[in-house]
Amino acid sequence: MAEREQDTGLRSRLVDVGVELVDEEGAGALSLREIARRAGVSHGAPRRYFPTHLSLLSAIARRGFESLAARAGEAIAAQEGDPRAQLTALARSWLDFALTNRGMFELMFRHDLLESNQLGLRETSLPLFATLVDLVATARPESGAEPRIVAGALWANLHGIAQLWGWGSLQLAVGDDDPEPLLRAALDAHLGPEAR
Amino acid sequence: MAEREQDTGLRSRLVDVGVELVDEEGAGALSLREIARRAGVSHGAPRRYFPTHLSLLSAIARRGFESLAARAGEAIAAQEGDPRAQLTALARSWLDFALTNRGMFELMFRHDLLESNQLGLRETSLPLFATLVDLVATARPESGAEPRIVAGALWANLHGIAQLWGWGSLQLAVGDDDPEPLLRAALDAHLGPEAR
DNA sequence: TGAACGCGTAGACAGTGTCTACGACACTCT
DNA sequence: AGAGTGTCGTAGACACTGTCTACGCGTTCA
Repeated sequence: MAEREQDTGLRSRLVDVGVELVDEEGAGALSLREIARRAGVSHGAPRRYFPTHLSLLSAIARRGFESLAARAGEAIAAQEGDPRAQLTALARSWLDFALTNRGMFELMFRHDLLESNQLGLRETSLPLFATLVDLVATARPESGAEPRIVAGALWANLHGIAQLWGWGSLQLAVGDDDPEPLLRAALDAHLGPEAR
Repeated sequence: MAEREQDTGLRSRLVDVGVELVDEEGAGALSLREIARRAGVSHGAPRRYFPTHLSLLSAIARRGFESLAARAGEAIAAQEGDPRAQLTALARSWLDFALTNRGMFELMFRHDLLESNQLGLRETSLPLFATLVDLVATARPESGAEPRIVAGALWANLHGIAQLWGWGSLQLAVGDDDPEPLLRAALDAHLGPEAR
């Protein structure tokens, strides 16, 4: 009588339910009690594994960071050897993630809902940022600018596009269809126009 | 016996209190009942002027947008005649606002807390964005890129830097001291290196 | 067999946003 | 002048939230 796929322990089931829920209903729907309800347990049960609401939300968000890091890694690996193409792929996968998993993306950067505010930034974002710095350094070796600075600015640009596009603040600038021109503009700006 | 400066009506007093509160305690402290408490009225009183919690928060956020637009306008006006310097001033005032009024900045871009999600974007951001497009167009007339696209990308970059720096995600890239290099990098990237 | 313990239940508590009925007050109209 | 009519704020209820606590049920170990 396996109603749910498998009882892999309540801890991970709560996180699973949270991931489902945030996709369906957004970050605002992630109440402790609603998650417990959907997991089929009482409202006090999560407390055994997650001492506070924030810790549960943080565990859910960590799934998002892992997923994003995985996608970005694949995108980079698929363009092996061409740093510029790798950067483009990284940017595209980031933006794609933000627009596809809106609820999760919202949660991941709602620092008031996450604890210690460096659960994913220090663990998954930091190596990702390091590879970004490397790619920037090799993609434009001639430039005198520090790769760390360029990478940081590009990172922020990417994030800003994802965020603003996600809630419709940039559509009036570009037209409603496609954020791709913005993405290309950002890459060209920070990396120099594409060599062809 | 004027305990508070002047009774200019409860409506505006609620917004005043909200602006104070968000500066002191952050966006999370802006509960309807706490605002009413600080204004010295019962928890049901705000409902006469703001039908919902979101509408009150939106009125508070509007103050922030007005303030930001005013600062940006002054910054631009102070550099009359030099588009590039105007853009730099605009960018600096934006970042400065975000880092000085952290609570307000947080509220202004918490779209889940604001109603109709275009209270300030359509009313104050849109003309500001229009002038940004103009400045970009005149600051780099030689470039073939569409000014709307460049302005949108720069806008997003600015916002991303403000956001990420605000919660400490970029300090590891640049060092803890100053976001200025990031800002200069973004401007140089989107507008071309500064002519000197 | 009996004790200990992991694990989830259930109720309480303070806090929230929203809704409703109710008063105090001022102002107008005949 | 007196009655009626609005405006404006109060106060209580309701459902919901996160956290805390005491309580059981079941298994496991000695």
